[in-house]
Amino acid sequence: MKKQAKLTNTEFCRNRIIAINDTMQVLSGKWKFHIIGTLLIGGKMRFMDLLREVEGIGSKMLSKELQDMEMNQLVTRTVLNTKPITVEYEITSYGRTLEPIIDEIAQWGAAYREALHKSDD
Amino acid sequence: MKKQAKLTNTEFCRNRIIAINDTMQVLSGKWKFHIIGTLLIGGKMRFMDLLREVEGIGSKMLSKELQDMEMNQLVTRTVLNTKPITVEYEITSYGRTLEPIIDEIAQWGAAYREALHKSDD
DNA sequence: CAGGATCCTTTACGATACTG
DNA sequence: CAGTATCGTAAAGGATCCTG
Repeated sequence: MKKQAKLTNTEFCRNRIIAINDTMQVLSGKWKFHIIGTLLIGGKMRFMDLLREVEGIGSKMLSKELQDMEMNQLVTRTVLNTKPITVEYEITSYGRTLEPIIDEIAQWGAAYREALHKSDD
Repeated sequence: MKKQAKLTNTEFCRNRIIAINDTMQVLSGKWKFHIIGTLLIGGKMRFMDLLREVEGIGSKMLSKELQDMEMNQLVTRTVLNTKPITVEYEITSYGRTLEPIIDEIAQWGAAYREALHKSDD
């Protein structure tokens, strides 16, 4: 590392933007937060389970999002040797590092959304 | 409130999804995290400042996102009485409640992205 | 400077069907 | 069950020009 002594406000801001960008790239799309939030609680889940739990998602998007997340090593995909094929998805320990983010988002939604409702139009 | 004694796993999960949904609706779009992250640090900022700081955004998107956020009372928009008109955007105290989320996201990006880089392809 | 209007291209998303 | 293929819509995003 270099001097790192003092960062200008602009530099700090720039780094933050880059960091936010990195995270949002991994979590891009409309459903990753929901899927991870569900997997964090549900443990091993089959495709159909996720389809049911993640309200509103379709199979195409779910499939695509899961592939993205597998590529980024956030989840594992395990094919079971059952009669009609079964696949289990599970969050990795790396994916679990996203838990604080998901928790904050879930908490905010629970706490602050209704506050706006009252003061709003 | 009702009994609230015990929530089944499914109910808890369902509520979480709803909470995440609420938050993500307020933060919908590709740029809100970046803009809020920037405003949290930058204080009062003009349109042009944001356009420069939020790497990659165009004026059309910035304008649209700021309008959304003003509607949701996350930021205030103040027109100053200057020669060529000047507008300042500033995050509200309500918007500031999103700070923990943004912080977590920025931290994650800074800390965990490089970890993947090393182990990845 | 701050943004709206217009036009155009690309990507994201969703619904429906179909397959091993 | 776990997806893929196909199609159509909507939103994202860029470029350029325009106005108070």
